[in-house]
Amino acid sequence: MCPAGRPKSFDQTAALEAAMAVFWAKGYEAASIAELVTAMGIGRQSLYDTFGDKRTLYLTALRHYGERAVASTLDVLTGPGEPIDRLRAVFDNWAEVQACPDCKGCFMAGALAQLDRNDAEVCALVDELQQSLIDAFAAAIAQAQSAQQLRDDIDPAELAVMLTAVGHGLALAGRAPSNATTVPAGVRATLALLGIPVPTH
Amino acid sequence: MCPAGRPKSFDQTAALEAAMAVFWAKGYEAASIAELVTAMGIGRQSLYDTFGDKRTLYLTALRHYGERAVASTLDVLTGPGEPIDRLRAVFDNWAEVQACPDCKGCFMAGALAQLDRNDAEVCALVDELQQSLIDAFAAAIAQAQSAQQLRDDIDPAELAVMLTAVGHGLALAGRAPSNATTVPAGVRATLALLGIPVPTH
DNA sequence: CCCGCTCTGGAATGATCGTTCCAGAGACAA
DNA sequence: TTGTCTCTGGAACGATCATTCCAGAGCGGG
Repeated sequence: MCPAGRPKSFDQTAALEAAMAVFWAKGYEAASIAELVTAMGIGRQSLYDTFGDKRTLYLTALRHYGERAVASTLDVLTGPGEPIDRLRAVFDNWAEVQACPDCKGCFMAGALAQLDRNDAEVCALVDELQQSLIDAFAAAIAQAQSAQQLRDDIDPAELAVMLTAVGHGLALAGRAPSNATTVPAGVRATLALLGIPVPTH
Repeated sequence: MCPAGRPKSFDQTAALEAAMAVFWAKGYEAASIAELVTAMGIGRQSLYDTFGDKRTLYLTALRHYGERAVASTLDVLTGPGEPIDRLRAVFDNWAEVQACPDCKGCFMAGALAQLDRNDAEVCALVDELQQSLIDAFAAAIAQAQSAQQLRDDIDPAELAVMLTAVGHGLALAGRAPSNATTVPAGVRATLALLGIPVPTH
């Protein structure tokens, strides 16, 4: 029962995060095993032993992204505070992340952009992540509307779809060289359109 | 001077469009020369003779997309008719295109998603196309605002950035299996947010 | 007719890919 | 120490990749 022998010596999570960064920056096809091995700081054989093949590693990395980045956005949306403040916080955070010089966009948006519709597993995972985002947005929107903090002439579910689309679109813009100016502008316009006042900080 | 010999026998534009479709659907890396040759309906050697190597072909296809799809959107935005109607027409058209079952999203959005920031030529081309779209949007928005057809409390340039982001986001959503429901919902919310009445057709 | 251009497709090249096999070294339990 | 598991990295495999060379055939102008 008790496993004898040398124990695993590298941080599995750290390695996965390094792999995620490579896939994130270069996409699935363009990321080579050699690159992944170097970035993860482990041997090639350890990679195959621990994570299986390339596609499985990609899937695991995508799932990890969902449990980290997406989940943190979900936490903000469903967290404490006024609903309207939570919505604004999400966009402020996006603006900050997507406007930095070496921004890589959004991993999920990238996965969506090169989605192979024949790959059922990836499709299902992406769909699940996206749906959870939309649901969280819709809930926060509905709360903000009942609290009279947001115009209530728009269906929360449809507005939620539209706001995630904005997020993905800004994530694409974040990959372009001009991201430092475009992304904040897009966020400002979005908040203005929603009637969310921008604090003078 | 006058060139003797067998004349080129295939339609160069049609071949380019077929290549564009392949790149569009699968992305740059995943599209192989064999696939391109088959789709274009020409011999392998003819491809290299006419279009150069793979990257050049990709660049040409992207440029062609700019001269076709992007330009047609530009025509709508700068065309005749009330400014507000032109804006609505663009989104209606997007909704229709992105909601069809075998939708491939937007070629430029795909190019953006897997953009290699070290490739100056592709970056420049993408940036040019995107900028022309933003400018056309901004002009139409400004016109609609002066004509009192659109709320004028938002900067046209920033709103234009945001609307192209929506377009790209919807193009990503268009690649997902659930596009038939999400895309129209997103468009409806966008038009509602802008205060553009949806005709009951 | 023949020359110059095009077309096509098989064959070969060299590179890179993902993946597996293997041998040696390291680390812990019994 | 011995055994068992892990680590690493070299070597090899087969597949696929983009690209080039080449030989044969098609077509039009001189």
